[in-house]
Amino acid sequence: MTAEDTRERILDTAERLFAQHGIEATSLRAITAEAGVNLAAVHYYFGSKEALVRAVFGRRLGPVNQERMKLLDECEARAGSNPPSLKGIVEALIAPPLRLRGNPAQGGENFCMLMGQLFSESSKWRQVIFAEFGETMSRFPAALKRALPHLPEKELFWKLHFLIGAMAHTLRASGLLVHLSRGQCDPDDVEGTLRRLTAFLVAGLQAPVPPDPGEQS
Amino acid sequence: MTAEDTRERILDTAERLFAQHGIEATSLRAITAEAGVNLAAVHYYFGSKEALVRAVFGRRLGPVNQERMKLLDECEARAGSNPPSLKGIVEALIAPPLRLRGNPAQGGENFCMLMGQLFSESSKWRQVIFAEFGETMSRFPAALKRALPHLPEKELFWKLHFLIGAMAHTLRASGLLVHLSRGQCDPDDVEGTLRRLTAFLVAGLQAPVPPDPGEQS
DNA sequence: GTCTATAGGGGGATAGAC
DNA sequence: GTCTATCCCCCTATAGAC
Repeated sequence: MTAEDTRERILDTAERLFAQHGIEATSLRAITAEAGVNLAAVHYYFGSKEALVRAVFGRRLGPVNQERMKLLDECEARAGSNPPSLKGIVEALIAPPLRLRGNPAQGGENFCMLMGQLFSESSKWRQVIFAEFGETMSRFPAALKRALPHLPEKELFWKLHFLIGAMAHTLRASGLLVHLSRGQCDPDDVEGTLRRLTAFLVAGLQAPVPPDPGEQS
Repeated sequence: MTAEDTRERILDTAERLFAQHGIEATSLRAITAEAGVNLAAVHYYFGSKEALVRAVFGRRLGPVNQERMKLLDECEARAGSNPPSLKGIVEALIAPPLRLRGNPAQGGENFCMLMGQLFSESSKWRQVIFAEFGETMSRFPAALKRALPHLPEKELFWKLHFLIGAMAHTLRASGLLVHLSRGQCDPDDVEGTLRRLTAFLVAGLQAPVPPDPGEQS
């Protein structure tokens, strides 16, 4: 087993166990035992658990976010000087992490679930992970604003918040859906999931915001 | 300090710390230190950490789920023999946990956040908590089925899944929304949150499911 | 590069004095 | 009912042999 192998085995096993049990609940001992490497190897290659977490996310997050930017660019180019399509924006945000599920070579469903758990981790780990994101995420509120020019910015953030919740839950809790539907729904049908979730979210984004009954308008 | 006080202080403090840091990450030592009681008191009153978790949820979940059933009953009674309104069903599911936020006497925003974290806890704790739910949750798929009679059951479960994700994220991650919107959105406006989330979700539920382009129809 | 051994801290749980 | 003291476990991290 080469040194590269050891490093990769640690990353792959950590990714899987983090996804299955959460970061806090996964010990370095559990990772090294499953990977078949020595406990001290983690510290030799990464230095600390926090650095390992950064490495696990750093390895996959770049490609996912680059793909998001590429899809968003294409969507905006298609629109020209018109507002970009909501469907295109939503797909640019959702499709790249969701498609990891059908792609074992790039982390498969493990990193997909891990991304969905992002908002569930304790604030300490969330901060560590958000730092790996860069400024990618600021482009989506801007694009949504162009697609929904008449919607007040405040309402746009509410809608984006609901969207993020549905996306994260879909990435994270596929097992729950199978259980809930008694096997009728198949989360491994990635394009079917994307089609349904996009339609649901675009409708939500387009829905008029009901006025506050307590306010004069 | 009476015995009742000690018990309640442990429950209140555990509820708050579980909500802030997650169940796994909260130690009995942290709870007893903040509550100003002795570590051994937890074992005297509850017996174990798992029993304490059950007690924390058992105390509030009953009233929340009873309120859900009451709202659902009213919604179905209003409809008579017609299909119940989607808005009524969605509100029956979402309003009771969300309104805890404005009700400090019944656990305030702590238990509200705790309910939103339900799907984020490790499977061990999720099982412990789900056992406290009883059969309450099976009535909602049935009501949705009556409200959307032409939608295949499989599609209904997908939509319910997306709905649950948006609801849980809204209950859990209010801090993130404030940060994201730079203070423009106010999660303490409970009725405003309910109004926006309901409108978003009803639109998503009503959205036609796009056909699979690979299938003959 | 890989191992053993251990430091040093925290966790849940319990016994037994008061 | 409430406390102290303690058992025994697992954790991250590191030192040092090989």
